[in-house]
Amino acid sequence: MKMSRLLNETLREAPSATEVAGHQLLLRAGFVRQVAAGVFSYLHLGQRTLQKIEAIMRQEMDALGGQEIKMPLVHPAALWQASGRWYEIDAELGRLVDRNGRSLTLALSHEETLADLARQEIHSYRQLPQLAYHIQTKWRDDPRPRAGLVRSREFTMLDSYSLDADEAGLDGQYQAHYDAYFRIFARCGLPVLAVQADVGIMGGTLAHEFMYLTPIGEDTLLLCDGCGYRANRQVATFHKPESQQGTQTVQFVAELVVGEEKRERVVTAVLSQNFQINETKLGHVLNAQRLRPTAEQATDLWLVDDGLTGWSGQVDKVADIAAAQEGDTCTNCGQPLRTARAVEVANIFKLGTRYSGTMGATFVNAQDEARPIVMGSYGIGVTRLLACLAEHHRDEAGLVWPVRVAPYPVHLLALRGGEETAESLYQQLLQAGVDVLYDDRDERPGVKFNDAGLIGLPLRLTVSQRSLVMGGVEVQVRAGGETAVAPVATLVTYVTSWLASAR
RNA sequence: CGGGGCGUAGCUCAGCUUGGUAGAGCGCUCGGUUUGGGUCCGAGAGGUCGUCGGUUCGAAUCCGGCCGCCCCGACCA
Repeated sequence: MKMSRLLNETLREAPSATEVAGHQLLLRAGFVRQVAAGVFSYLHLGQRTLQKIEAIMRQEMDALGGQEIKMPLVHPAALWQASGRWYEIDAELGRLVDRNGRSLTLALSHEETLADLARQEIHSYRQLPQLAYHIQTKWRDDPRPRAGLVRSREFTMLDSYSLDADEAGLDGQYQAHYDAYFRIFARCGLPVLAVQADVGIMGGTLAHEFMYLTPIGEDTLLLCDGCGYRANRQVATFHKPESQQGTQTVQFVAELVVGEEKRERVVTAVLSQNFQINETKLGHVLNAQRLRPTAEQATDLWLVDDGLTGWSGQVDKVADIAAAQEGDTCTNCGQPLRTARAVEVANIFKLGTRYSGTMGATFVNAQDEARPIVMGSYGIGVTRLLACLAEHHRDEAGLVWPVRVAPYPVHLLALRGGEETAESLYQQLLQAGVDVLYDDRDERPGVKFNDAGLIGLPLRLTVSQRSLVMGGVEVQVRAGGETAVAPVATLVTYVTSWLASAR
């Protein structure tokens, strides 16, 4: 690709309404442009990077025996009414009405659509297990998009769905995804941790999240260096000391959804003064869709933390409703827990029969009995992964792409006196199957060098009068910066062998 | 949805306090210059000052509504 033909230009300064470094670089280097809050266009370089990431994902999902499909962005509301999520999820679900007055939703995820497919196609245990995946657009009308692609409203996700006859089958597919996701992140060049997680709006019985540790993250993790315990704060447990000083009460209105009806109950939570309330845990105990703080209303339910001693007031229910904090004691090994901030780049859920049960996706087993299909769902935020890669792989000059996900592996710069040689090398590299970004623009050297640093392709080739006098082409590795001069005659071999060893 | 901030040329911003002919740098066009780290000189194009309304002889500037964007919180892949 010739840079003179690229639609976008690089930006000398970051747009003012941006704060996160990785996002600023994606904008400045011309990978993405913002269209609306949480909505982005992917320009050529961004799209190329996404394609590299997606190719790795397809390889790993195919290796699991997955079959690629594609489900729609627009769904009939009836599917979401059947699962109950039409009622459970509030404004985050995009709803629209077609010209005939039929209610539709925008895909927030695809459990319903896949369960609907399963109930049409799967009849017998002989057809199981199954694994289907797709890479598709999601719309979640997030109340607060932020940090560019880290938290957007429209985003791309790799999501896969497993169908099994029993729990043992689900366990196997869940574990297979757990392992495959680590391989995907390793190949993309993003370090991640897997932690125990809340099932959130997906429902089900067990979930893990894959976390990239970074201060720009919005999730808080609790980590134990003693035994390796790792959990999202939403579900993290900790050892509560025997003697606790004082009690506090916190009052909430819990919104419950029963079928199509919404109900509210006023709940007073009671816990030690030293603890913080964990609203995720509280919500689960109450089976509430939402909690909102309130004050001084007649309490319907008294909920007491299981670590509290010496509470003499009313008790309707006892449960763990306290949030683990930095320095709390690990339940497993007694060591102190530490906290870290992270971005959730993927999650995997054991759905069980959450969707197959409500939507009637059943099969007949060998005993001729109808059984709900046992499901799992698994997702990686592709565009969020792009954001995390930009955040992780950068320096003062710009982005520093790993070879495997770089939009192009090679950046060829033609400077004065090197134009003809550069043009020839460009053609030779293309013929050798090397994708090249070729800076053929009529710009000064400084502009080209700065843009090359900003875009951050792995290998920079500079051809100029000076380099030719020195013996050929200057080759610089973006990560690390070491330079060499390669003869023009053997440059293509030099580049292909470097790339082969770097992959 | 609560709190805060912002909206002036493609980008970054000044001008608003104290109302009176709309500015700078970068970018863009043309000419020259320079050519290995975002050259330099000259000429030029480009803006209904987010939008609607109000106050006023007169509004980018004061007042109000609305829209949009960002940050914090609630929330979230």
